[in-house]
Amino acid sequence: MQILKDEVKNSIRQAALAEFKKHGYLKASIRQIADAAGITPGNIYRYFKSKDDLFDELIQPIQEQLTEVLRVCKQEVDNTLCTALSDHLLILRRIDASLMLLFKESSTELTILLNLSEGSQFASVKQDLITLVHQIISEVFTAELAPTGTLPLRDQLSARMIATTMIESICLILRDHEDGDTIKMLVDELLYLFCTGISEKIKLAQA
Amino acid sequence: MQILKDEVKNSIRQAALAEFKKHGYLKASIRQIADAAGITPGNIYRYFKSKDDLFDELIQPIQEQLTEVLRVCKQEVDNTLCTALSDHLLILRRIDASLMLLFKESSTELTILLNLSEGSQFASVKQDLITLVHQIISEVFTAELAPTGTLPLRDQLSARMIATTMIESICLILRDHEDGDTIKMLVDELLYLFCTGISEKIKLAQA
Amino acid sequence: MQILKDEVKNSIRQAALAEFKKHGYLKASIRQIADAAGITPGNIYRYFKSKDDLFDELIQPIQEQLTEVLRVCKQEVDNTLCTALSDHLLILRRIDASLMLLFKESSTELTILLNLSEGSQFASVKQDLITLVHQIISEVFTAELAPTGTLPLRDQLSARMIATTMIESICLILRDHEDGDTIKMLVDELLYLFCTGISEKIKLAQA
Amino acid sequence: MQILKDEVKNSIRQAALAEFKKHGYLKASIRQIADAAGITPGNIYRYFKSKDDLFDELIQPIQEQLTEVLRVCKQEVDNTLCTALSDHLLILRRIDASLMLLFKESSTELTILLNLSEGSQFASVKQDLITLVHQIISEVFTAELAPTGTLPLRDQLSARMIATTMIESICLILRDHEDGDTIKMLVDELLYLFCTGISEKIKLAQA
DNA sequence: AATGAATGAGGGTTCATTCAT
DNA sequence: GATGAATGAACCCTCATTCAT
Repeated sequence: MQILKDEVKNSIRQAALAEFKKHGYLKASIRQIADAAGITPGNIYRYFKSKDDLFDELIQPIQEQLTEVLRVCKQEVDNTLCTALSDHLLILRRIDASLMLLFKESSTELTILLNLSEGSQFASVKQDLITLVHQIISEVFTAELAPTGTLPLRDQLSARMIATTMIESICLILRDHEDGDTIKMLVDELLYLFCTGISEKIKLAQA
Repeated sequence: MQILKDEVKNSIRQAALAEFKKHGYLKASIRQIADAAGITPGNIYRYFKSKDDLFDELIQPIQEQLTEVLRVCKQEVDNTLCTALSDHLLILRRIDASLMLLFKESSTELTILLNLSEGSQFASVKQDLITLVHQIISEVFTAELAPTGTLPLRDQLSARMIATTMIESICLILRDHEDGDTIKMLVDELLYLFCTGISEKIKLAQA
Repeated sequence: MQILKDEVKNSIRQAALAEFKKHGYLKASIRQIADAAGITPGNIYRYFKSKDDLFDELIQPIQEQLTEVLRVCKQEVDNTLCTALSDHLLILRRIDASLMLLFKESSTELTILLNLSEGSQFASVKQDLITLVHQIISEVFTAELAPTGTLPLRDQLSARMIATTMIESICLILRDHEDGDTIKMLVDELLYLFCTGISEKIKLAQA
Repeated sequence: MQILKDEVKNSIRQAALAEFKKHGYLKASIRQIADAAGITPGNIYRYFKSKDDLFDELIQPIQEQLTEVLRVCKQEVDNTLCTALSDHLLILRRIDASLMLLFKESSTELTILLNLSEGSQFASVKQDLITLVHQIISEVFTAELAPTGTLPLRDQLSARMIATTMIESICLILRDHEDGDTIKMLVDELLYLFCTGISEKIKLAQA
């Protein structure tokens, strides 16, 4: 019953993915992964140097894609002179669209990366995402509320909170749902809710 | 070097609070707590019967207060005939106000209770909170969007998502901030954002 | 040096049996068992779920046999109308014979079950045995010494003492000897001694 | 609230005696003894070097008395030319009487010494007692059953078993009863039972 | 003389990782 | 390649003993 190396490696990846999704990085058990893959624990170490290594090999690609998306978005935000509110919301939409794209390709990996990577080297990825969104929202706020000066502390904090909340909310939707259409619908609704709220807030402040 | 008992107990509580906040209940290590408190692991057991007991003694009081708040709110939701949108938002405000009150007294404990209690007896508290808010939002949606029939699946999911997001967002604010006034401000802003969004959504749907 | 699984399991059982016999259930040390078995403590848990599980797997079978014997004997004692002295002595002989049978198969286990199981789920087995024998002897005494009334307190105590002594004596023989024939001989002698003594006591009392 | 040294030492002794009787040497807890004595654990070590030392100081005196009794009895057995059955039974009675005497003075200590000293230096005392009784019974058997030759192995074993059983039975009576008169009655009955049995056995063998 | 907080070695147990087969 | 038994460090916890006060 000889199994080709790639088949085995694949079955390990699959089993590991399921285990990481179920228990998160820290509580995932190598033994359970081996069992689910139909092999022995020791054999995993012929394919992966360590639990960390296995996790990395599964999650790294999507983390890289996400990082790349973030990099591009950040560049746009940094380099483009976008003062109009709609421009910024566009960028938010683009971030959202990118996440949706990644999700369609690798929903499990993305969920793990964003929600279940505590204790691994990717624990900070979510924060990077938040930082980016924060930057965008800060600019929106500055442009609209303090075009010539400094954003009041209150609004700075508010921007940060909204950024955190938006990203975490998307993560929660990913955590709680599997169906792509449902997720898209809920994220749309969420973004609508946030954008409406933000617009109203700005209107109110400008009044 | 002999230290007074209360000092030691206090330093254990402090160290434990930090450790629980850093690693959560399950991954918190008694040895690390002991190290941080400047004593040996065994000595902790002169002050607390077990890891569980230590956690409970730190978190129980605030959990009890929170449970009491939930109980009262649930009673109101169940018993009162409140069909007006404003009634429901009032209840949301009350929940918020209660949380703020608890927070002012014990921010770290509340964070641990809501975000880091996995594996302990308090693991379900956040979910209870979400369930309550979900119930309220569902009633608002039903009253406004489908007063005579059943809420569409789409709006059911939406209500659940919003409930989850609201509570988790408040938890995030608690996690990220220590100053009471800042927290109050941010939560107010968040609730305003959500309520505005919800109102607009309803208006849109009714149009 | 890789050893076959069964060999290791066997060596654990052997080491555990020796350790339990030497120190009893409570004071037996997993680390010592591991040392004696030539392995590490953690490895024991590949073969047995817990100290309890290890003890049970060693002792349970013989406990079940013993319990079954007790059950049958108790039924006979309860249901049969046996007023003759000889009937009762017959039952004692039967209990004895059953114990001998069990012993031939598993002397060490029986010793542990009866003498060294404090703290385990089997702690009460010896007392059950004593209670059964006590019941029988009480009936003999009542039938012979107070056929129409109540047995004097003195004889009640005496019956209890003799029951305890008989069972404990058998346990001692089991503890001190390994050879089946020797044990059978000694128990026979012991029962003869007790039965003779009891008969004489009764004759004396009736005179 | 200065307490005289002797009072404290006394209260420790009293508390320790109760604890040792309740849990035996091994499982007795220094902390519980301290609590029961109304002092702190550390203070015990001003009066006793160790748990062992405390146990020794309580049990040693009675162990010495017992040893002395044994020594004298052994001398009699060794030096006296006693061929008659009755002489030997007399010695058995004397051993019994000595034990009873010791018991009347220090029932708790004797019970502990004989039944609850596992793990201490006195664990073997009971065996010494058994050895002495064994010697006596062996001589009786030899004199009666093989006056000119060697006692058959069967009877040697039998003698040992009877010796063991007699002593352990007395220990059981001490363990189960507190009232001096009851104990005396039961031991008498036991000795009568044994002696009758032994006599009958000899008669039977000689027939 | 007394305290009682603190220690440290040991208890049972788990699990990622290694390695002889 | 693959096995899976074995390891070793870590987990929470207990308790006789010590020692600064």
